[in-house]
Amino acid sequence: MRINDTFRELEPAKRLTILNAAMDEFAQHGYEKASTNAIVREAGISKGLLFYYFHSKEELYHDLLAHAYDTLKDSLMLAFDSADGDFIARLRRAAERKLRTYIEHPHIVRFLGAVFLERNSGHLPPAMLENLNNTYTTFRAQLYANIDTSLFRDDVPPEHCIQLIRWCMEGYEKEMEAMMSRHGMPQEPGAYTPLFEAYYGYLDSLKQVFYRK
Amino acid sequence: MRINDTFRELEPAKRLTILNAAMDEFAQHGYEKASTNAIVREAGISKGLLFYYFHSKEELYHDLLAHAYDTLKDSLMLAFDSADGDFIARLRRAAERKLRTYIEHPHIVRFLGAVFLERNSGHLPPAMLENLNNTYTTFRAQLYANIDTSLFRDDVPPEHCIQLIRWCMEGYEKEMEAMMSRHGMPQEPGAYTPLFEAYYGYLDSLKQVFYRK
Amino acid sequence: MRINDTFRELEPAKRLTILNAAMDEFAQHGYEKASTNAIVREAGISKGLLFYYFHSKEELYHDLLAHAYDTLKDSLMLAFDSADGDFIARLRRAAERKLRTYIEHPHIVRFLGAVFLERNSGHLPPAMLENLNNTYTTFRAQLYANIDTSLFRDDVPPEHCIQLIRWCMEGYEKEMEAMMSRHGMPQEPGAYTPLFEAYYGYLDSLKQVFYRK
Amino acid sequence: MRINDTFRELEPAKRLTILNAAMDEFAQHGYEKASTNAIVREAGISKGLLFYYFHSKEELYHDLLAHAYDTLKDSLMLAFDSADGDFIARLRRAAERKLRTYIEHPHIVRFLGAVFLERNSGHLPPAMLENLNNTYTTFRAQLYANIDTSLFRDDVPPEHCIQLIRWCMEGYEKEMEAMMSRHGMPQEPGAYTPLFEAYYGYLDSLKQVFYRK
DNA sequence: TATGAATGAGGGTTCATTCAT
DNA sequence: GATGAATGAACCCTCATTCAT
Repeated sequence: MRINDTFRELEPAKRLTILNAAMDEFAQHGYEKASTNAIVREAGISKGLLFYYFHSKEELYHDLLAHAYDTLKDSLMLAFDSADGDFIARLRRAAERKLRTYIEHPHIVRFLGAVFLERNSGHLPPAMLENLNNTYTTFRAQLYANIDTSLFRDDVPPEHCIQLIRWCMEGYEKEMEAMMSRHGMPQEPGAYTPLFEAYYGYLDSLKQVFYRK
Repeated sequence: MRINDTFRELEPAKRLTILNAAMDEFAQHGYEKASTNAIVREAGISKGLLFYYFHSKEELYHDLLAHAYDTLKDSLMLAFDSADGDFIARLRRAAERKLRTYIEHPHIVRFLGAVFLERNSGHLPPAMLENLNNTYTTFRAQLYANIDTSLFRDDVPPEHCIQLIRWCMEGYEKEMEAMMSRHGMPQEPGAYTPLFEAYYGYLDSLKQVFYRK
Repeated sequence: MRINDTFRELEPAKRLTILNAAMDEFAQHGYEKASTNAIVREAGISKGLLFYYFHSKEELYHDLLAHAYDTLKDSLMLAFDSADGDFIARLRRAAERKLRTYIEHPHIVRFLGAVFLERNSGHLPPAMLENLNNTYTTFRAQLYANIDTSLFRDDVPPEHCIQLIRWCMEGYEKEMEAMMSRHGMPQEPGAYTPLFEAYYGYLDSLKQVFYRK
Repeated sequence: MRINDTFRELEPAKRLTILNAAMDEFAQHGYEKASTNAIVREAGISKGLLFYYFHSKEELYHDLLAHAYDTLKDSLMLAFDSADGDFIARLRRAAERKLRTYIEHPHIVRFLGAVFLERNSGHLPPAMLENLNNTYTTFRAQLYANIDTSLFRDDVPPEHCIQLIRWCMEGYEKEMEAMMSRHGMPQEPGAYTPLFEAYYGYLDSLKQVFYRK
């Protein structure tokens, strides 16, 4: 069991209040600038209690990361469960799942993004950093395993096709994340439709140029 | 003369030691978390001297930005001097110059990147923020102006071509930056040859798939 | 409630230790030169705690002033409650009350004196400054209102009588304050008797020379 | 010779510039808050030179005091050279001389006033403090020596007459000083006439009430 | 003589962390 | 379990003082 036992026994609502308050603070200000005062204020608990559950700011950070992993484990496992050879189709499903995860667990996704951004600042224990990198690498590997390269046009090296397509997808994702962090995330599901349509448009174009006729 | 006179008269080696120490600290931790203690420790000067040169942390930050501009001015001016309609050729020149700038002034480039990331945190005076945004906008505009879309294949919207190509370029650049920050930057110029060759290979593929025959 | 709640809940002894340490420091050195280090050293608390109670040096100063007002409010209210036309009798009662206040609250009186001296240095919020000036003006006005000038001898302008008598009273008060700050204040009440007797002697002489027979 | 020899050899104009700049700074801000930076800026000399002449802020303070004594010695000696028994006449001459000194040496008088005010703050060496107190005591003593008490009315103790008159004089002086520090000192000599007339008016009243007919 | 760059202790303030209750 | 008062190191910054030139 990763997180402090007494903390895990808490009624889930309060537990989540604390976790989300902490994740938001870390996501917004980064590890160093994050204020434990702000966390307890937002979570509605006392300073002492926070340090009773998590013995230090650093441990809190680590426990949040563990919590994030635990929560997303299932979602992530499904991410590539039915990977088929069509690379672009696979990317399409991956992006959809990614977006869905963001909608379901916005605190966690934002926190993970912030953790990932400052993963080399020295606040993660080597094991966790390695784990983080491994997870990232594994997902990467899964994403690029067993691609049916026979779908690609033959006048361009298939590795180039894969790389270029991947960069396009990542570029699109980053753009969307940037947009969302600027305007906040739409609350009603319908608002996401045009985003997906634009996305599908790009996928079509990618197919057009990278796949053989 | 932007930076404190007495500071500018310093022997260049020491001046650069201080500037680089400060830029590294700001680049690594951001404005708020950057520690003047860490800077003076790294630069090997006393606390008082730093504030004798730069009267405040904020002024130091601004002077560093001015220094970055002054140093890169010439490089940047040349960046798009002979832009032609061939979008991919244009990107090629831009990336080459960008890489060269990074190789010549790594501290400055990293510092500028960090400044740009937190440009809306309120630590830049309005004039500087506007200048930064203008520079960025201008470069962006220049990069995407007067593109000869007749070179693109006609079964895909030209906006899609432009976007997708851009994402590919940015993806490649980020990958190279990441690699450099992981392994350190090669010191001997010859080490960059394979990087450029890989790069040119990607450009060829991009031409192959996005340009008409 | 003016002063920080958690501070007000303190056991009175400790609260007074802190307040007096702070008031002494401000009274001795003025606002700017007063050292919070000296205050915490004198009060026997940590630096952090002082700023936990009072969020800044300035707020501490303001809270001390509020504390001084609160404490002296009752004493001050009574100061001129039964003013009659006999100017010297009025001064007598005022000085008695003033001395009694000084004996009971020496730290506060000295602090207030110092605050008043540097009231235009910009460390008081406008409201407090105005309040201070108003209080002073009101007391002044009350002290010199409705004086029965028919009691004065008629060969000297009554304004002269008032001014000269006032200067005598102030001179005497200052002398006593100086003496007390030199020798410390007597602890046993009986020690004040000779002071009052000397004082009454002067009042008799003033009556003799300024009042008509 | 009290003040640093090399400093005394300076051309008088520059010497005075430095002395006055320093005295003004101390008079305005007190010992602690006085800034050596402000002094050298005002005096137009370098930081190093100030500490070449005066080895420390404290020694500067002491040397300024010595300079003040030296300069005022002659004026002060004359203050009571022809003291006669008429106490009020004597006070009249003393006040006139005091005002004249203020007009002739405003920097010095203001500096001495400030020194006297904070003479117990611990910045004066014991010898100087004692000297200061002695001087003050001596002047006091001279002022109250050989008073012809037969001039006073006989229904009031002569000590009372002396004290009360003294307080009146001091009250008037303080009032004038306060007024001058508020409005600045008039530059043209004629402006002082009304002040003296008011003063003489008060002296007349004092004679009226304290002297026998 | 004269300079001003360089120092480091001390200024007010914040904040993660501890501990008596 | 739960609190928040209490701590002290570190924050940015100032300033009297020194010293190589």
